[in-house]
Amino acid sequence: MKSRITLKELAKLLNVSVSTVSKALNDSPEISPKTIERVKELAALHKYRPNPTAVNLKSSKSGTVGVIIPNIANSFFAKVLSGMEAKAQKEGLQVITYISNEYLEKEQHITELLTSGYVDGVLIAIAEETQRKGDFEHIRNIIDFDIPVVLYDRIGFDMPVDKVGIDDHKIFFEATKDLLEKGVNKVGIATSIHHMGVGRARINGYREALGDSQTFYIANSANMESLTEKTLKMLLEDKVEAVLCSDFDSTMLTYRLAYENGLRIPEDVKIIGFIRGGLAKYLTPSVSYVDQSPHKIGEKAMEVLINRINKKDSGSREKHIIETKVVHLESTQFNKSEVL
Amino acid sequence: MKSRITLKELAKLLNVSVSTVSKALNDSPEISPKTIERVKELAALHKYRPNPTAVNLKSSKSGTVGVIIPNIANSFFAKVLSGMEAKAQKEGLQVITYISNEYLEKEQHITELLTSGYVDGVLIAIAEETQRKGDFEHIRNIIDFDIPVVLYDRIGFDMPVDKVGIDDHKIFFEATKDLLEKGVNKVGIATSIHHMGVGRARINGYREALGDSQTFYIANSANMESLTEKTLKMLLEDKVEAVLCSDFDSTMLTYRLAYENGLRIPEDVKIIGFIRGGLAKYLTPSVSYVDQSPHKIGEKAMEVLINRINKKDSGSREKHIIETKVVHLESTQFNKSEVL
DNA sequence: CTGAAAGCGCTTACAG
DNA sequence: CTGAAAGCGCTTACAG
Repeated sequence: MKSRITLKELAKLLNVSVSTVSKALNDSPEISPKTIERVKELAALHKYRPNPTAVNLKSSKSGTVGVIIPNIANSFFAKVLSGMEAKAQKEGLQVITYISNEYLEKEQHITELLTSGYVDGVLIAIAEETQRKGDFEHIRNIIDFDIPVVLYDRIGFDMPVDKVGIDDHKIFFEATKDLLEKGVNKVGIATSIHHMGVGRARINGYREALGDSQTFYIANSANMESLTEKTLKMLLEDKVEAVLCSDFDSTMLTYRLAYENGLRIPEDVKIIGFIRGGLAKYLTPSVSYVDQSPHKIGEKAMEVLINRINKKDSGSREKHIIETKVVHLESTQFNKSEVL
Repeated sequence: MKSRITLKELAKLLNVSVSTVSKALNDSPEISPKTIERVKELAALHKYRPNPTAVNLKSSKSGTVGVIIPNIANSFFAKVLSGMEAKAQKEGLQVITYISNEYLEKEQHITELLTSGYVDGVLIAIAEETQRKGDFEHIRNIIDFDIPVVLYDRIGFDMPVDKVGIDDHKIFFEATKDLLEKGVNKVGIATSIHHMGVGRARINGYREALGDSQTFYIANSANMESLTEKTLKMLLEDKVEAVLCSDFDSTMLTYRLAYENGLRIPEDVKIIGFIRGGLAKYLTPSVSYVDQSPHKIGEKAMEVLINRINKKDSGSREKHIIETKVVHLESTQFNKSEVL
């Protein structure tokens, strides 16, 4: 690498001390305007850039934050990341991205790195396997190191950290209530994430909305074959009139199975899914979806983390809930089926 | 932050010098086995971790690479990133993610940071606006700084750097040829990225396959309304029998417009698109797509970058083409329409 | 086998 | 207003 010019070299060229150069570049009032000008001119000429590593070492900061992403192929997380990055860029922070692929072991490896001091703070959405096995030791370890941690999206865990996410329970509670009020009697759920915190919360919202008097229809499996089987049963035997889908796969699978079996959407079955609007509108028919504002979740999570980094004092941990709403498209249209 | 224990503190506790501790931890043959054991024991007890910033300062390395992503919501880039991250993690490198959102100004800002020495190397897919305006000064600047650069995916630029991507021309050339051979006469293209390098290459592949004797049907616009209009004309007036779509939006738009206008896929019109397999298979009908192996592109790009970082010598720049293939699903099925 | 010293590139009290 | 010195936390020739 073409070695960058250093303060020392600049100082030699100017026949002043390193301290003077440093102060001049930082507009110290200790230095005469003339000198400041001379120094800056030469610095600009040589395209001087302070070495961030050296600055970080002095200040005991890394100027970076770490983000653990369970699954970047999920566009939700991709957009969350973009929100985080946007906020970080405004604050002059670098974002180091780590992908756990939903694996505990990978997550542990990542937290190992994190505690080595690469970052000033960490944003985490806990991996699926970690949740399933209930092994949070490595997460607590990071907290014990007094590295500020913010949990985002997957926030249903009892840990002394800030949290930013959505109200998963409320979304499906209200979506179910809404369908019932509109006269839909048999509402079902398709989910491949029932064993995860957010999945459970969504299912519980549905359950609570139905109450004890009603029958629950729940197709749940992380295995696609098994989920297919259960969803088919729900659609064809139970003949549910609407399906709430808790994630991308269950949404698309339900949509596809209806098609394969000649069920018309929304006439025969209505669908509300968890997919992004940019996809939902193109589907045939378009699919109603929960708008989670992932970008906003990312921005907020980063904001909360930055605040925590800057003022270590402020005691109590906060939980921030980002508002969501169901966007109704063709798959929940009623005029077509009012006469059911 | 609970201050981590340092070499100095460890040395004091052990009544040895800092040098000895450092060497012991690094298994130097200079140090006696006994001492090594003592040192490591205490280090483990106190969970000592070397401060990466200090190590980096000594070694004049940052241990990080930067990735500029034009649009993370595009699952292609999300998967490329996952490939890069996987490779980097194996090599013990951190990945700093920067998102340009296809904007020149943001990209310039990012390259500004990059030349400040945050990273040992950079992976870039050049933003749409940058391509449109043809302003590559900031990219060249980064190269001038002797920071290793690898261009990924968007590689049709004349720069002295390594490149990793796919053969955009060939894909559409062969896809078109294939359709012609199967008896499809009117093949059209829908594209919202015709002004970008990869878009142009794909279109040219199509053109070349058709040759001068045939009529070109090209619906091209970055504006969705205008693209809708042009695609509709192509579908309804020109009555093309197949559409090659060069990107996510044109694929989904064509698919949706066929549906809205009662055109059956594949009987009335066939579609080959650029979307990911995880989505394509769920569509109704499923949509044939170009499998770009984004994960592999990411891995390869990172590998090439790492090689370049490690041996600055090796002269000539390389261009790596990742193999692609068209995955045929329902939208190009022929048995249904053989009798056309 | 162990340790003192120099140095990576900066910043910042402190002295002059 | 300028500069010498110490120090951030390491590593590594060099001396002993």
